[in-house]
Amino acid sequence: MAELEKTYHPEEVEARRYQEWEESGAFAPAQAGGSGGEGANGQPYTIVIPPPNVTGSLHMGHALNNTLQDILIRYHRMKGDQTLWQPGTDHAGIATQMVVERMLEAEGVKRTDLGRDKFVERVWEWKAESGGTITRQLRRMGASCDWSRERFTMDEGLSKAVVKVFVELHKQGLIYRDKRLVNWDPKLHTAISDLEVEQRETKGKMWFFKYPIEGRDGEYITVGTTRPETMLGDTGVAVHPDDERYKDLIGQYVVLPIVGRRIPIVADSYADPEKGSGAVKITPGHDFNDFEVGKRRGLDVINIFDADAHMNEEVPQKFQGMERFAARQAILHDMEELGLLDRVEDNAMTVPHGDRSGVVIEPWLMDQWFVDAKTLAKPAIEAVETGKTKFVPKNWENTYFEWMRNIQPWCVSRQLWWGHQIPAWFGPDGEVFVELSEEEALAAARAHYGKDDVELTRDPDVLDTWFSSALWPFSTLGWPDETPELAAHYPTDVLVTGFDIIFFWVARMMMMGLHFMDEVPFHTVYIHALVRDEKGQKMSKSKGNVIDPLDLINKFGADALRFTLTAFAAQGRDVKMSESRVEGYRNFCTKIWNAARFCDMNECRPDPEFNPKSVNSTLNRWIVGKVAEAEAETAKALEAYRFNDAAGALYAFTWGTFCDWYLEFAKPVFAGEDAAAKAETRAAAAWVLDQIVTLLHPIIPFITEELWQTRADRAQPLISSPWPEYGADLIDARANAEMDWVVRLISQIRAVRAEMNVPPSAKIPMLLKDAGAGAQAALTAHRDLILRLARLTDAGLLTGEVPKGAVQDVLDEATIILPIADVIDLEAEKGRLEKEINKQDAEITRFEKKLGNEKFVANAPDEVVEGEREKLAEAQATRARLDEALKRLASMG
RNA sequence: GGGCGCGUAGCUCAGCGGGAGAGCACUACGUUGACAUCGUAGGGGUCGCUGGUUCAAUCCCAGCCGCGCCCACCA
Repeated sequence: MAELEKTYHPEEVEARRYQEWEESGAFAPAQAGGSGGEGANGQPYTIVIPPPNVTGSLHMGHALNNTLQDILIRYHRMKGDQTLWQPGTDHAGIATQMVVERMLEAEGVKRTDLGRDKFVERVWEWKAESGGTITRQLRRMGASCDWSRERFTMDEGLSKAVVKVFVELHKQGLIYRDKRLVNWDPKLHTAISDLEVEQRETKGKMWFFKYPIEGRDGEYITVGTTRPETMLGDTGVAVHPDDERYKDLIGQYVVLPIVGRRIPIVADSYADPEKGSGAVKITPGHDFNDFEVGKRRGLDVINIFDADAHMNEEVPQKFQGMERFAARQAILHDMEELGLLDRVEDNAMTVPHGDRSGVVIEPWLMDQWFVDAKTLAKPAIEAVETGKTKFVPKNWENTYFEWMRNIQPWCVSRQLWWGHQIPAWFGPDGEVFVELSEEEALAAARAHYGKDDVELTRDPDVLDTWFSSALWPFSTLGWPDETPELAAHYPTDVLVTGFDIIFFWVARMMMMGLHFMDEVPFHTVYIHALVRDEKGQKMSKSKGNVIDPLDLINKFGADALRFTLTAFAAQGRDVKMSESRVEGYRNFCTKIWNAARFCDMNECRPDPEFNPKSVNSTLNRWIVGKVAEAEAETAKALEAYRFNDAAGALYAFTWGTFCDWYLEFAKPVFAGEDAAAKAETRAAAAWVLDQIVTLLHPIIPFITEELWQTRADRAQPLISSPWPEYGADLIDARANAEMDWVVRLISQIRAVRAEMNVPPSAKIPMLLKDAGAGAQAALTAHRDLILRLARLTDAGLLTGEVPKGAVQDVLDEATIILPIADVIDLEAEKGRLEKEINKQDAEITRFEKKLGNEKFVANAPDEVVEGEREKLAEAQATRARLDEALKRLASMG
């Protein structure tokens, strides 16, 4: 137990407290030997972290995501659950490979110079070097993950899970090799999945080509295209079967200009008579739609590109080796010279780009591995339909359903070096053996070929990063081994993530979890907003609008950042980050710190024997009840994932109720003579502060732990202390009413003083006219603090006439009289009262109008009507008293 | 083309059927022994527009106007 320093130093406290927590085992669930609260007997509560890129660094999205998870984790740990926050990182195939390639480039080395083994070695080195960055930064955020269980998607264990899943799905026919058009990234030289393709809005052109019809001199069919270079791969022209214009051409041939190939005109309803010329060139090798048409109509598939999207040997000599856009220009030039370019139109369109490389994606026909997502999606859709997994907010379920119901085969092979190499081996004749290991593949091959002497070559491709991420909720818990952790913590409880990865990750975890574990991976998916800059722009390095969470932590402390993100976490919106908000919540932390110092100075020592139920004074009964209200509101908000409501409730209670009123009320008690009241109020104040610190701990763990431990010797650190439950009987309606009256009295006197320009330094007397029994009792009981807070010399009941030159105001049935004849400006006071009367009149008119409406009285619920009547009566009474006050003023003249 | 969401105080956002809220900013006052990273008081809103439902609409419904985002095969 030590004295609190005058100012709070987050950087020092945060580092020290985090280390203590981690070293004491407070993050591990109690059954695993940790000291996570009283969790040994509690029910499991589990969250798996969305694994950040192992070589990445913390950005604002991580900060929000992990703050929310940590709040849930700390709250449940305090509730006594056996709480596990499973941390780890992702190998992030393409992203990481690109980073290392760029580093090599700087050394003038190409990946291919190094060779696969050496390159992968370099990536592991890079991982060793920078791999701790993000987890160190998560620690600075205060994330209470069980780091002893940290996993990496390319760990031995997780890799084992990946291989097993691949092999099993293959044996079940749910993974297969297929020759289809895939999204080819000509820069990264790999196939990518549909999700990794970004459609970008671009202003392009539509060129109309005239294709000469064979045997009909001077006759042409005109086709429109946005990609002239693909004409070299055309193998047909399609028209709609009902299109009268082209009916007689169906079955005829055109001679493809430049190339000279003879290609058929076919009827296919894909051709839309409304679009372009109504006739469409078909390039089955380089367009997804055309591929389908080609399949239906038996057209050839010609591939005209190489891996770099340069023209290959399938095209006329002069174009070979040309880059695709150069080829476009060359073809346009030639077509124009041939007089076959009919016209050009401007055309707005969307063009597919690789989300990593940023280059235009080329549909390319090749062998790849696919997951039968359609089959796996069925139970995953059902699980959300039946509510086994719920999205919060619920509207994201629509997004999930929409995508899952239209899901396409998932291309999972990548032509990269960094990742899980596909466990498939090819025999000399191309026969494929998918097994858990090379030995098993060899055994299978020997059996297949009926001989021992078999050469196998392993598929060089690796798996999509999201393949291993999809297994995260069970692979991290030890699957395929039957570990105690897997038994206790799967299914996990809630997945916390941004909506941008519902498809990439959430949907795939649902599919894999249900398929391999027969249970949903989590019962709740909490989708939070995306963090943007203060103008609402997506933060990006190229825009230069990135706010680095670590800068904010350094400047204001991790707690301030956490509170800001929590207060901003309203559901389903963008979070716009701005430094001034963080500053505001840093001030909140300072406020708590100073409140604690005030308590210490006044010898408010935490007393383990203190029982909030047994306090006597109205003041203390009131604040103790307010604590119970704040707890109820906070818990309710957290259970409903309304993080901002929890933050708001605690902020309002701490600052608005405890600091602004209770501590101010306590001051005269501390300064007074009543030893018993003093002792009780000291103990109560200390207790309330303890509760504040406890309730705030999930949101701002550092400062609260520091205050908890510094202010008293504690049996347990706050992180491992129980979440309080008070019971509703702590709330005392009479104490509430009484203190509420006192607050209103003081507020009104203050307002009138300010308005009448009574200087704060001037102490004045106050008299109550017509005060009822309750008001009289409250006035007597709380005279000291009323005098102090309203800056009065005296507060009593009016006997006899209202003194001349008094400022008057109405509080319930009573009239507040402030006799300040020497200070008062009669005209100003008259104006003030008239203004108040007008206000009351407006109210009265509204209520009268409402109550005069028969339909309202007949249809509205009784309590609403009754409420309106009461309000009317109140307003009328107040108005009458103000009226009297005005008359008195006039008579004083 | 389909879907989701947003337009509330100068700014950033809560609220979402019964008397318009918070933080920041702004104005005035303040050396009240916890706190100026503060205190007290105050100004500021036709709750995008138009209709409808309802006794009652910022809140529900429809249309419109602006603005985001996601999905989609438009030559």
